Amino acid sequence: MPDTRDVLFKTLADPTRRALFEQLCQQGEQTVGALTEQAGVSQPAVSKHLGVLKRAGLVFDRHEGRQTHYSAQPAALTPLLDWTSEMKAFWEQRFDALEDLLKRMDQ
Amino acid sequence: MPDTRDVLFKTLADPTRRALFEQLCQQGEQTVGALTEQAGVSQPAVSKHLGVLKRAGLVFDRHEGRQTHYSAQPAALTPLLDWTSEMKAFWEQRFDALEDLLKRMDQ
DNA sequence: TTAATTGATAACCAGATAGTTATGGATTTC
DNA sequence: GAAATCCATAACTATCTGGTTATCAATTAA
Repeated sequence: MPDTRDVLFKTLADPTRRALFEQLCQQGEQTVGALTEQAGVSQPAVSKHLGVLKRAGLVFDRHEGRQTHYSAQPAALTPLLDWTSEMKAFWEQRFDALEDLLKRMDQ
Repeated sequence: MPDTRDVLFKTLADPTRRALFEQLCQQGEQTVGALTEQAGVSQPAVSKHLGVLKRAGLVFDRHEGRQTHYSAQPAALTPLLDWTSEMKAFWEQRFDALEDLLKRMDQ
């Protein structure tokens, strides 16, 4: 899923959205109202951001009466971890190869 | 540096830019021309993306005659790893706290 | 049943962004 | 020295994006 990756990166690129996600990771389940108080933007803006986070799989929602409770799903961050590890691995692999080459040249 | 984080996320949010970085991680140092062949966009577009990557600390450049060689600096990904780990940690911490609570209630 | 609250959606707008072509400076090649 | 190559920058444009206000459906409270 390279598309999943793209969605994830794009979703987390916005600071307001990242702050909402951080809030949910730290404080646990929160209503839209509670999140709006903290967010510094209007309630519709918060709702839109939560929609984006939800489509990225980063949050869950749970309806209870007229309120909606959101909670974080940090497991969805895994592809991001994978990607960064992959990049570092590629780089180190080439580094090791170079080291080997130099070692052989040294003999 | 929360600002560093933001720059990092924003920089990697673009797929063309991410592809350039991946290319550099995998293949090592490359000239702008070589990168342009692979990129699927014009040379000026590639140059601009490389500029953004450079300002984010994700790549280095080295001038040699009329060519510019770029190389990846995957160590710059660290803040990203840190952030994701932090988020997972927050979440697990709350999870553990909940578990403790349930355990105490069970007695 | 009427009024108030909660959150989602619609419609709109300003600014950011990623692409393009044109061009120019620096270097190498002929 | 003239021509060609390499890359960066400038100028412009279309699209995306994040914000706003207005509104509406659903639920709860009076």
